[in-house]
Amino acid sequence: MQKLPRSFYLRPTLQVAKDLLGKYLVRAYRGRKLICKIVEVEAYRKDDPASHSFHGKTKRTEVMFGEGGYLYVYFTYGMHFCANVVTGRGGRGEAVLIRAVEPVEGVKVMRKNRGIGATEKMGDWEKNLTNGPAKLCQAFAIGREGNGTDLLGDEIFIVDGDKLPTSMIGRSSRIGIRNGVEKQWRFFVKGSKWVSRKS
DNA sequence: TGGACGATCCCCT
DNA sequence: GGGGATCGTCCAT
Repeated sequence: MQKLPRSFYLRPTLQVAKDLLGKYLVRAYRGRKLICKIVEVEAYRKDDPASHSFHGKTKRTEVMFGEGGYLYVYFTYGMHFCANVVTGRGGRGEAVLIRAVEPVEGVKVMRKNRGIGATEKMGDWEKNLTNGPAKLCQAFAIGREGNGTDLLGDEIFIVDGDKLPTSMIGRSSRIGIRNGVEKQWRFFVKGSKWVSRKS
């Protein structure tokens, strides 16, 4: 499968968001490859009160204001990291938050990274692995040092996958924000058990 | 220099 | 379904 080219990320943010569904996020980790299919995303745009870039460029949001195709990782709630794909030609401060993914390869390692032990109650541990933005960062061992990673490099990248029919793509308000809730900029794969919540 | 707040998660009820 | 954990970032003193 082909690594997505820079041009993929330079397109309009909402388009990139929708097209990321069904693509594969790959992480080179200690000589292995961790692979997950993207099943839920949110778009954050310029002039969007919910976006970190809304109040202008700061040290924290510097990567967001760069060229598309780089990873913007931020720290929140004193304990969690979330990963975004920067979009556009640069200077706009737009990105797509990866909210949930479906494990494909490296489940054992991801499980270890998430701290889900062998004796853990089995119930829904598989779903619990990556059904949220901070969970997938933990499973992929993506932290502060992942901020600014070039997605055309070999550490973290995205490869082509299924082209999903429109009928399989759900749309809703974004989760966990106060301003901009009226915008329907969350996209997800209908029926996937890894989608972070019903809506 | 301090305080309010957050694109979340987990555990408890 | 609700609240506590926990700390970096940003803006106001």
